[in-house]
Amino acid sequence: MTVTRAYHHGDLPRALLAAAVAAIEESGPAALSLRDLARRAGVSHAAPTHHFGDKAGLLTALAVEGFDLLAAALTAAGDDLLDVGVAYVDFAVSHRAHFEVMFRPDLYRADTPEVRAARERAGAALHLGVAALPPHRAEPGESRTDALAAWSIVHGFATLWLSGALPPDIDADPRAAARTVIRHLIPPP
Amino acid sequence: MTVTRAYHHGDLPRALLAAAVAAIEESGPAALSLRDLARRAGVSHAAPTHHFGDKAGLLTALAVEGFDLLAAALTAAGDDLLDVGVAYVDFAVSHRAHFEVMFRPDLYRADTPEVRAARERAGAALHLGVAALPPHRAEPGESRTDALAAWSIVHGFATLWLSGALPPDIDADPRAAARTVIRHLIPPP
DNA sequence: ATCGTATCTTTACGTTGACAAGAAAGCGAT
DNA sequence: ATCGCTTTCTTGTCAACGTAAAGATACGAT
Repeated sequence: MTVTRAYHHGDLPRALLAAAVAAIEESGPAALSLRDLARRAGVSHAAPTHHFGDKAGLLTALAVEGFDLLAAALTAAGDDLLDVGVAYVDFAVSHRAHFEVMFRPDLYRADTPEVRAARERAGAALHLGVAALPPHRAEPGESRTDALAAWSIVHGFATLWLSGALPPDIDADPRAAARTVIRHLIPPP
Repeated sequence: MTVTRAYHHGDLPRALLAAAVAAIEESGPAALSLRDLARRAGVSHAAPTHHFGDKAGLLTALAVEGFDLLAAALTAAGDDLLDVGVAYVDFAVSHRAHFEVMFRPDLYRADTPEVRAARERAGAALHLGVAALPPHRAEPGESRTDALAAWSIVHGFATLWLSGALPPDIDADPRAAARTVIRHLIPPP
C-alpha cells in the first residue's frame, strides 16, 4: 500500500525548499520556522534537520539555488547593460525569497565552496553586461568601478523596493522604474 | 544603600538600546535576544519587555533613532551630492546596527507615525543634495528619478558592503570606493 | 504620611532549534 | 530469499526564547 504524500519519495528536500520560499514570501526570512515547514510538508518536526543539518543549512541551499537562478536570468538577458540591470531587479522582484536570503550572510553559511562558486557565476554574468559598455574613459581600472557602480545601482534599487521604501507609484511597475533609473548611469551615446 | 548598576536609574531603555546595537554588530539583527540584552544590562529577563512592549517595539525605537541619526549626518554633509552620498555610505558603515534594522521592516513596526516622520526627515536631507545638481536635462520629473538613482546607488553600495559581497580591497576603505562609485552618476562639468 | 505610578522581578506557558535513539524502507551482494 | 548496510524519517527530550500576568519595590506629588 502506498502512502499519499505531497511529494515523491526522496524529494523531501525540494518540497521543503519550495515551502520555505512560500513561507519567506509571506513573512520574511527571520520568521522562518523549520517546524512550520515540516507541518506544511506533512512530515515530522525533525525531518528538515535530517536533510539540511540545521536551519542555516537549509538557507544555504536556498542561497545557492538563488545565485544559480540569478546567473541564469542575467545570462538570458543578453549583453546590453540596461537589459542586464533590469533583469537583476526583475529577479529580485520575482524571486524575493531567494534574493532576501542571498544577501543576508548572517543567516546561512556564505563561505561554503558551493555558495562561493554560485556567487561567482552570478558575478560573471553581471560583468558581461558591463563589459559591453564603450570604454569612454581611458583611466585604468575604470571598468572595475563601472561594474561596481552598475551593481550598486541595481542592487540598491532592488533592496529599496523589497524593503517597501519606495513611493507607491513605483511599487506598481518596478521594472519600468528600474530602467529609467539605470539610464542615469549610462552616458548618452 | 545604593545598588551598583551599569546605568543610571530610569535609563534602562537607553542602556538596552546600546546593548542591542552592540549585539547586532556582533551577530546580526536576526540573532538578537531580549533575554541576552537583559543579561548584559544586569536586569531580569522581562525588563526589556516592560519598556518596549515587545521585541518589535525595541527595534522600532532603534529604527527611529537610526533615521534621525541619518538625517543629521546627511544634513551635516552639506549641499554637494557627492558629499551627501559619501555621508550615506559612511553612516551605514559606522552605524551598521541601526542601518540594518532600518531597512528590514519585517522586524519592526515601520508604519508608526514616529517612524514615518523620522524616515521623511532623512529623505528630505537626501533630496537636498540632489536638488543642488544642475538641471542638465530638461525633461519633466527628471529630478525625481535623479533622486531615486542617487539613493539607489548609495544604498546599493552600502548594503553590498554590509553583506560582505564586495572584494576585500574595497572593504578596507569603503568611503573612498563610495566616492569613486558615486562619481559615475554625476556628469562631468 | 500616603497614594499612585513607574520600574523591575518572579513565575509560568507555548514555541522553537537541536540532538539522540530508534523504526522502517530501499538495495546490492551473496 | 535474506542478510547487512545505508538512507529516510519518527519519537522523545532539552535548553532557550518571546510573551503575558501578577507581585514587589522605589519615586514623586500632594
